[in-house]
Amino acid sequence: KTLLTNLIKSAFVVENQPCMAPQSKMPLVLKTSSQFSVKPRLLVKLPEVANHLMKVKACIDKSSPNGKGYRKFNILGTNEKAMNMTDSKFGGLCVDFRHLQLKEQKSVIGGKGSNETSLVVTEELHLISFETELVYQDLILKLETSSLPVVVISNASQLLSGWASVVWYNMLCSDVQNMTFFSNPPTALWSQLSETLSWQFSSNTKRHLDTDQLDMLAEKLFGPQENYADCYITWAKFSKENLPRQNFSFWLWLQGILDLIKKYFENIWNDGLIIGFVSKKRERKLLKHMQSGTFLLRFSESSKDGGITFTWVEHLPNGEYKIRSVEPYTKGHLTNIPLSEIVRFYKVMAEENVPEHPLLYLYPNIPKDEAFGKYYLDSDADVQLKHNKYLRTRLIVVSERPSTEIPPAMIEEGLVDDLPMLSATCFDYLGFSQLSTT
Amino acid sequence: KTLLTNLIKSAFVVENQPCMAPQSKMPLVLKTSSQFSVKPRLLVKLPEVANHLMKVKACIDKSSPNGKGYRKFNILGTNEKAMNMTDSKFGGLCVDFRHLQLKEQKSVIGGKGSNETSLVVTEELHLISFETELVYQDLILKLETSSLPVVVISNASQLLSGWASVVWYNMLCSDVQNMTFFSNPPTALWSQLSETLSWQFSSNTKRHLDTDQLDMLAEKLFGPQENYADCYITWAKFSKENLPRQNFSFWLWLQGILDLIKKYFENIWNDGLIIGFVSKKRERKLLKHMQSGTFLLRFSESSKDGGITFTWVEHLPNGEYKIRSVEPYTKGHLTNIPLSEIVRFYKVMAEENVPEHPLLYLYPNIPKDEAFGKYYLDSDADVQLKHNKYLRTRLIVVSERPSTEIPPAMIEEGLVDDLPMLSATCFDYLGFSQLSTT
DNA sequence: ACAGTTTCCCGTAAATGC
DNA sequence: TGCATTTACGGGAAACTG
Repeated sequence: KTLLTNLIKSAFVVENQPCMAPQSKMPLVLKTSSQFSVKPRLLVKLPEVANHLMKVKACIDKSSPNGKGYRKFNILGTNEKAMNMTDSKFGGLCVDFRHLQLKEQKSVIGGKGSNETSLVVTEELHLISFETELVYQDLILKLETSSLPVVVISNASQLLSGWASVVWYNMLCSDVQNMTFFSNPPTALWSQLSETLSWQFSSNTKRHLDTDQLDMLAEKLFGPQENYADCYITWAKFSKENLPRQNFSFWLWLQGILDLIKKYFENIWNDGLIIGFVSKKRERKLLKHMQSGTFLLRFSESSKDGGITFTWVEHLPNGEYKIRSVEPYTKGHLTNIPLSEIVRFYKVMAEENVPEHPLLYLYPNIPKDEAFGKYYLDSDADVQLKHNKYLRTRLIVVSERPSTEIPPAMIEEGLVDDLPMLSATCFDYLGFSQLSTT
Repeated sequence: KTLLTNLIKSAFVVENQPCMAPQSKMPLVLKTSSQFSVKPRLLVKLPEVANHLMKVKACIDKSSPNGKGYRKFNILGTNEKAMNMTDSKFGGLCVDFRHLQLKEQKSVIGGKGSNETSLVVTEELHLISFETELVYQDLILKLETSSLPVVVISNASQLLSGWASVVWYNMLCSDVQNMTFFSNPPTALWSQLSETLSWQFSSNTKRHLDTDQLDMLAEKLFGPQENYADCYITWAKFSKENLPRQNFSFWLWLQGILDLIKKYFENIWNDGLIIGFVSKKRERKLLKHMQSGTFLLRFSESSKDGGITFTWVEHLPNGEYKIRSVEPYTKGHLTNIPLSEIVRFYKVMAEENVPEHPLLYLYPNIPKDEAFGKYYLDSDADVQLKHNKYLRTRLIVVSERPSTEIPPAMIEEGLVDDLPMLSATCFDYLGFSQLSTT
């Protein structure tokens, strides 16, 4: 009988963890005053149970955690609901809580600035718990379960930080509920973290990170090493401290890129046309022996909101070669021009000269149009021609070659790659661009 | 004594009408769940009055208007507040209500779809009223006053429609409170409306509309006439019906332009560099005898969100001339490139040729840089050169000349100007633009 | 099905609090 | 004062509702 009791108790679980959007890629981060859903379920089928309405009540922080400085919340919305069979695909009982909202309960005493473990809000963990009563024959059982720890934010700008906490927690914590996890967060092995990072990409897009890409990330974190698998990385280095010479963390940088991919060129990413994570040093190594016009796409290392650039090689008549890159494209550009069109039409303009098209082959040697052609925008504007009184225009991005170039002698190879400012001499600066329209 | 009573009663007025933002250019349009302010005032100074706290209570639709289909609202926030001297610059008593909010009070019965006067929500007028009690010697006076009629919206997308109602009402209604105004709204004389439209610009920018600009608007509404002053325009034509071949009204079109000016080039507008409201026919007349490279700026007539284009004249060696325009620039372009920079760098690119700079003189004959030079962005990027490893880029807009041009024979003059599609032959179509970057 | 209307929510800016 | 956090709300889009 005790066995049965325990069995039933352990059968009351949270099937769908608390989540802001049904298909959200970032569960367990909840924003105040925004709706979220959560779905507890009873895994055992006991037909007789259905006679009694099993009302489930949702609560947050029922057993209130470390009172000090911890924010308090209440759940608004229909937080008490009966279990039913219809919401469950597999039979059995469950409750699909929807349109719940969290509201901070401002307490006069003990504001955030306590002496204790002053966690930032995105490190504060909270639990959504559920209670119900099961009547089975002559048995009355109080059942209780709870979600994994959730992070509560108040603005979308905190979403990625909150998600970092959830990811770190679930990567490293075997406890189901360790509310003080971030008081002293454990370090992670690169072998663990790299798998997690790759999963971030494979769960958000149709492509994970390959070994070369992960190696680039590892080198960025640990510096050049023989083998990164056993390197340790701290929580702070992962998500709290800024990258050298930047004002954003490693995690924010990476997520900015992932966002950029999802919003503007997931198709091209899915096709594997973007190497993306490659050091400037390695990029140079890859390109220098390729034919002129060979290029690759690389993510910017200096933009918080994600940036992508392309780099190509030009072999000069005198046997020297040049590696050139454009200033990274950001969402500002990409909202106006799809990446495929940028690559398609990219030109170098020299003042008073015919523009050049430097991009010919996607590394290693795929003709540009073969790689990107399927995403080129239809030029059926032809049809509209006769109906249009205006000179058609498109936004483009240009730069111009100045009359004098930096002497080739200054071009050095293998300059420190993670010090962008120092590798400036690797590239000729081509002056300003001009605005032009027809 | 009755005289005194009436005097005092009429001295209780609304000094600042209900308004969402303190400096809003669109008072009397309130959005549900958004904060607004309103400030009633007692114009007479009665020192003895100060002994008694005068609590003012704010209400909406106290004497509820035509019940049918009319929405009901409640005021949230501190809607009861004592008058004081401090909020008043001129002495005397007033209350500065702030952080008030409107919330719809959903009534089960009689939804919007009644048989009666089914006004759209932006034609529904509501009143915010204020009550207080004045104790003066042995006199107890109940005072009451109310705002001008307000329009209540639920989304910013309804703001301009709501503002249209407020403007039409205050232009034509001499009653202070005519809640049924839009059941049968009166028509307006162009002499009234033109003044109102000009005031829209002068109150939002530092420049009103001049006679030529207003004449263009009148022709757009009434067709070519000798004199527009006595033309009548209906409420529907002003703000409800779509312009021919467009899916937005005259008012929405005009406000879209005003928004564009305010957001992206108010300085240039204030300087009077933008003729803006000019028909294509008149534009042609103005430009055709000017020297090659003379151009003017004109607002697009086919964009709801505002668009601006420029048109220039080119005299060919054979004595013919061409009038050319670019496709209108919209907020999409202007968020990336300031208008002054567009004009500055504008180029026509012919495939395999050196780009041309067709814009030389702002109509009638001001050298381009003299007119716009003060707004050119500083080219101190020079300084950053050495620190930048990338080829600098800027977004530009381009089109390209196709190899074959439309035969000049097809160029006709004076084609109907308000039928854009027909005037297509006035312009050579110059083919597609290309995307380019360095 | 649909149009008018409201709700929802991201992302920026401003306000608030410590 | 500066930084962390919350609030405000414009604008695009989804959801609602007769």
